[in-house]
Amino acid sequence: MKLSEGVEWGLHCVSVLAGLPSGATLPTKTLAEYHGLSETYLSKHLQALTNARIIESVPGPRGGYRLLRLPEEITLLEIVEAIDGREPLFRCTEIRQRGPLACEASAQAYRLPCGIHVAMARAEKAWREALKTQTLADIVNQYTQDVDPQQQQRRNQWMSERLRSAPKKS
Amino acid sequence: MKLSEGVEWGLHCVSVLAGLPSGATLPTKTLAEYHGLSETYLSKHLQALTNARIIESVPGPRGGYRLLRLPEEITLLEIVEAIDGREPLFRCTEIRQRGPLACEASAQAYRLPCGIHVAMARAEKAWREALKTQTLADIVNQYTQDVDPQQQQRRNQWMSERLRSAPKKS
DNA sequence: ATATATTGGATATATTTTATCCTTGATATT
DNA sequence: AATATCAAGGATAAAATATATCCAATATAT
Ligand code: FES
Ligand code: FES
Repeated sequence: MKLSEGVEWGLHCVSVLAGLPSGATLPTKTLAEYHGLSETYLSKHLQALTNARIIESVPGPRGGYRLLRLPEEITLLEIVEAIDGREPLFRCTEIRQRGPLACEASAQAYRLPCGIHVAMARAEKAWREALKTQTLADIVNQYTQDVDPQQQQRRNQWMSERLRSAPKKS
Repeated sequence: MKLSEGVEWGLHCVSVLAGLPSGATLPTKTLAEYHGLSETYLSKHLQALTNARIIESVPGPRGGYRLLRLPEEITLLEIVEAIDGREPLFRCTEIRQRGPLACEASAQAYRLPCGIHVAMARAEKAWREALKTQTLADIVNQYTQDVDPQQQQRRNQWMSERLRSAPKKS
């Protein structure tokens, strides 16, 4: 019962991208180096975020990734689902239908959903709702507050040395 | 990102045990047969529920398992955590501390929790709360309603043929 | 042309989940 | 006392996922 480690990677990467000037991009290499991550594997997660239309890729020299939408319009749920998938946490395999008694003449009863399944789904909905009501903007606010001024300046310079500018796509 | 399949097994088993007369037990074999599950593997999950003090084991002939507490006093969260563990869904590996910039002189800043970590923990708390506020009694009510009368009677007879009585422990 | 990027498929490795087996100890029954 | 039935728990084994790398293909600024 756990989310893939890539979720933490993805959340941190989009947070960094959210702090960039409009239109600017960062390549995989920079994002991986900044967080101390495997470049090739991070690339997979960035692809997933691209397919989910959360970030956008700019190929070629001076290319990289940038946000496709405003941080206010990107929910944490989208990011989590892009990387970790959309399958439910709780997997109901309908074991109520598997016993020696179940099979016969009770198809009728099984049109009603299993009470256990319903209860677990209720909790899962609460989780998804909580992720849906927090946006990337909410996180970035806290994210940049944490750092002390000196550290933040060093970070900004490090970033600006690696920044790319690229024209907006169609 | 998914819970172990054993969670569904455990929830269904304790629901069955909750419907038994006071003091009565069912052996692993019967629980496995009723749900169409592997007996040896189900045994592992029942052990976990025993260690979590949700159910109780009675060794020896005519032994088996029974609830250790009233269904009203057993939350779904307890059952889920007994089988699937208590580790958080989201694993923060502190990647913010791993980059080339992070290591130096910023230990101060890292005493504050990471904003991403906090946001994910908030959603997780919503999930746990939703599981905590639903008890086994809530489920059993729905569980037994689903079955039509004829089916329910067949089920009751099947169970009563396999029921065990055993004295309460100290 | 060339160098820098992403894309996506193929593949390898590590870890976790699922499952079985077997020995030990407890306890009703005979 | 002997026997049969049951859970407990350790040691593996097998299967499924998660993690990670590599490479050929494509796009594009210079
Ligand atoms: S049958 Fe799947 S949760 Fe009840
Ligand atoms: S460092 Fe782990 S979530 Fe930010």
